[in-house]
Amino acid sequence: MSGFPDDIPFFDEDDTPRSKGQPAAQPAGGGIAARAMAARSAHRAPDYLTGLNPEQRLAVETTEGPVLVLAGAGTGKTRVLTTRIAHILATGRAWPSQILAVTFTNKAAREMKQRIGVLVGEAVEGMPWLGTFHSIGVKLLRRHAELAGLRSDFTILDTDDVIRLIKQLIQAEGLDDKRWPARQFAQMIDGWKNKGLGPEEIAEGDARAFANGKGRELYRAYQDRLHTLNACDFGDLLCHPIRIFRQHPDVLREYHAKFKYILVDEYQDTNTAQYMWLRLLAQRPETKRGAAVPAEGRKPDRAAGDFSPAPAEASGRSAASVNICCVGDDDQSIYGWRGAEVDNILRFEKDFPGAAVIRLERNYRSTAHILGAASHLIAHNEGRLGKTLFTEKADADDAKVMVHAAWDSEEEARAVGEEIEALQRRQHNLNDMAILVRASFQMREFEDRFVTLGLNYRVIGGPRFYERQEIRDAMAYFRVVAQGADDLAFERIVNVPKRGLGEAAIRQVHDTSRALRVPMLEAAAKLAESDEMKPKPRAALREVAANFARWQGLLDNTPHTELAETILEESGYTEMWKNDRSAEAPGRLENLKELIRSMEEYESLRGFLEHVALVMDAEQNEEMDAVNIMTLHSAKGLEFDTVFLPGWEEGLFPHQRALDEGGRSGLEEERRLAYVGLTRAKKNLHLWFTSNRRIHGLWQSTIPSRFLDELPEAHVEVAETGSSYGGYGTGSFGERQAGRQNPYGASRFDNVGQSGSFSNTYATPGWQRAQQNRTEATDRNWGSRSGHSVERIGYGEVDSGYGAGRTSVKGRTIEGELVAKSVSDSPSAFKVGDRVFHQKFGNGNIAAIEGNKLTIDFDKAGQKRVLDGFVSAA
DNA sequence: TCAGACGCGTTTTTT
DNA sequence: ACGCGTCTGA
Repeated sequence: MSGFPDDIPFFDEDDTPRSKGQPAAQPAGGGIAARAMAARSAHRAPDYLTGLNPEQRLAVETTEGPVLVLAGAGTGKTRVLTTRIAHILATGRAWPSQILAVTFTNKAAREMKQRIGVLVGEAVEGMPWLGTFHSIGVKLLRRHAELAGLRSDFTILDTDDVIRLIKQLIQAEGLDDKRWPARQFAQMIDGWKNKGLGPEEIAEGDARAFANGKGRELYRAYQDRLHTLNACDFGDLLCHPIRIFRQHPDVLREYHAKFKYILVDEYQDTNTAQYMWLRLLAQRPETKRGAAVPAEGRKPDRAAGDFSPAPAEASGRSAASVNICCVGDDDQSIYGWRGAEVDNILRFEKDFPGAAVIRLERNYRSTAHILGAASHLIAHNEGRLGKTLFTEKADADDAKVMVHAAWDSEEEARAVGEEIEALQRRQHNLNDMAILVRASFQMREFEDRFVTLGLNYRVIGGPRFYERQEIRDAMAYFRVVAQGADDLAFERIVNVPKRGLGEAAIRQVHDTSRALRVPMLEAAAKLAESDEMKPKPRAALREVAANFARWQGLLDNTPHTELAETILEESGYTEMWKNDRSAEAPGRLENLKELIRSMEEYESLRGFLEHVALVMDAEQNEEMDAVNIMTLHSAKGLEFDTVFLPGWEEGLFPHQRALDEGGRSGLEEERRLAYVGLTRAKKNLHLWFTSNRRIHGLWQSTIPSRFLDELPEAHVEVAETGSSYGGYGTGSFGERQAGRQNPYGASRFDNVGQSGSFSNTYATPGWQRAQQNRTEATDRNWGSRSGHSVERIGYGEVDSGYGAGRTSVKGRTIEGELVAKSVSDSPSAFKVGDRVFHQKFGNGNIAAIEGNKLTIDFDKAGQKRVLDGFVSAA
C-alpha cells in the first residue's frame, strides 16, 4: 500500500484554512495516530461500508491501481464514488487535498461534495480538487497562467462573448459574416478544442472547410485575440493545462506527487481533451509500454490524434501505482454529438493495464418490468461492455411498461394530463412524475395542456439565469469594473442604456485602442479628452469613462453588493428597465435584484464573477409540487416514480438527424437515450406514440418507433387509450398503420399504473420557452426560489402552470365527459367578441372559436387558447 | 435610431 | 408554421 500521510509532503498552498486543523474524522496530523486510526477502521468495518453490496464494497475498497466501475443505471454509482473517497480519507491513505475528483457538471460536483460531507464531515472542505473538469482547469491555469501566456487574472469568456469576438475577426478578415457564421465557427473551434487540437494541429480539410480556406488562420487569429485580451474560452480551460503539462514536466511532476487518488464521474462522457488531461495526470512515469516509443513515431490510434506521453511520462522514474477510478456506464453515453468518446470507457483496460473492472449490476431503482424492458432494448446495441442489470424487486402488483397510441400530439398531451390527474387523485405527488421528451418543441404541447388544466409543472433545463440579457449586461458592467481590460464586456454595455454612442463612435474607440495598444476603456478616456470626436459622443464617453474610474476606485473599499447596486443605478441601467413598458421589464428588474442578492454569498466581486463564469446554473425551488418536464438528455441521473415518454415515433425518436448524420452509431446513441429514459422510472412507465405530428409546421403522418418493437413483450402492455377519444382509439390505429406490422396492433384494454409514493424531487432553473410569450413564467419561477411569491398576476403575460392549479380547476377535473366534449364539435355557448373571465388569466375578449376551444385575447395575459369550460361570461 | 420586412433554421447541452 | 435575428429604409 502506498504511503501514509506522514511521508507525503503536505501541499497546503491551495487548501482552505479549515483543512489545516484536521477534523475528527481525519487522522490527526501525526503519523502514529493516523496509522492507529487507519488500522482500527480497517479491521472493524466502519459505518460507511455497511449497507453496500459486495460489488459496491469491492469498488470502494479497491483503492490501489486503476479501477473501472461500470455502474448501470440505478446501481448506486454516486454512493460508491462518495464512499470511496470517505474510505480513502478515513483510512488515512490521503489527505483531502490529495484527492482529485472530477465531474462534468456543477450539479454533480455539488451533490458529491454534499454526500461526502455527510460521510466525513468537514474534511470535505479540505478537498480543493473536487469539481468539474473546468473548475479544476481554472484552478490549474490560475496557478500557472504565465506558462500559457496569460496573467493569472485572465477572464473566462462565455459562448456569447466568443461568438461576438469571432464575428469581429471574420469581419476584420474582410469575409462575409453571412456566408461564414460566427456561431458555426465557434462550434468548430469548440470541436477542435474538445479534441485538444490547437490551430497548428487541426486537419487540413477542417481548416479549409471554413472561411474560404482560412479556417486555420482564423483559429490562430482567435487564439491571438484571446491572448491579447488575457482571456480564455471554456475549451482553453482544458487545453492550456494539457499543454502546460506536456511542456513543463516539472509542473506535471508536482501534480503527480500531489494527487494520490484520482476519481472520475461519468467517464463515458469524457471527450478527447479530458481524456488526455486525465491521462497526463494519471499516467505515472512508467517505462514499459508507450513511453518508450517516441511521440512522433507513434501512430495516433484514433482520429483525435496525439496521445503521446508527456516528456515527464517518458523520463523514467520508477513506476508508481496509478490510483485512478473511473465510474461510468457505456450504455448511458448520450453526448457523442458534443465530443464525448464512448471509446474512452471501452478502452480503459488497454489504457490502464491491469485495471480492475467492477460491474455494478444490482439495480435499486426500478421494478423488474421496467428493468426488463430497458435491458432488452439496450441489448440491441453492439459494442457494449455489457452488463446485466437485475433487481430483487419483484412484485406481482407491479405495472408493466405501458405503451399508448394517440392520434396526434394534442391527444397525447391530453391523455398524459389525464393520467397525471388520475394519479394525483390517488395521492401521488406531482414531483414524482416526469415527462421526458426527445426534443424541446414537444414540451410546448404539454405546457399548453397543463396550463389549461391548471396543473403545476416545471420545465427543467434550457436557457438559464445567467444567460438572460439583463444579467449579462449587469455582469458586463461588473466585469469592466473588476477588469478594466475586458473589452468584450466594455463593448457590450458601452451603449447600454443608449448613450448615443453608435457604431461610428465605437469604431473610433476600437481604432484608438488598437493604435495605442490599450484597452478600450482607456482608449475611451483618452478620446474623451481629445478633440477627435464630435461633442455629443465625446461627452457620453467622458461620462462612461469617469463612471468606470469612480467605480473602480470603490472596488476595494466598498462592499461588493453595494458597489454592484451603485453601478447599476449610476449607469442608468436600472432606470432603463424601469422606463421600459414591455411586459418583461418588471421581471428583469426582479432578476437584477436577485443577482445582487446572490452576490452576498461571495467574498468579493471577483469571486462572484469567477463563480458565474463557471457555474451557469442556478438553483430552483423544489417546494412546489409540480410535474417535471424536460428532455431525455437532462433527465440523466434523475429518477421518478412515474415517467412518461411521449413521441416514440420514427424520425423523432430515433431522431432523423441522428440517423442521417450518425448512421449506425447515431442510432445506437439514440437507443442509449431511450435506455436512459426507460431507466429513469421507478414504478410506472408510460410510452406514447402518435400517428400524426406536426413537424416544421406541417402535419406528417408518423409510424411508431422501432424502439417499441425492441421491447420485450413479457414486460410490456399495450394500453387502450381510454374510452373518451371517440374514433381515435388504438383500434383504428392499427388500420392506419397498414403496411407496417406493429406488434402492438391488437391491444387489450387496460388501465394504467397504480402504485406510487413520495420521493426525491429535482429541479433546475426554469426554461424560457424560446418562442412564446412565456417569459414571465420563468422569471417568476426563478424569483420564487428566494421566497418570492410565485404568482405575479397583475401585469404582463401571466401564464404557465407555475403556481397554478390549486384553485382554477378545482372540482372540474377533466374526466371522460369533458374530454369527450373537447373533441366534439358541439358549438360553444360563446361567440366571438364576448367578454369573458378566466380564473387564471383574468378578463379577455374572445377572438376566435373552434368547437369548444376559444382563442381569447386576455387583457393581461395575452392571447391564449382555452376550453370554454374554463371561462365564464364577464 | 427604430420599426417593418425578409429569410433562415428548426435534436440533444455543459462549461 | 413560425419565431428569431439581421438588414434596410425612413
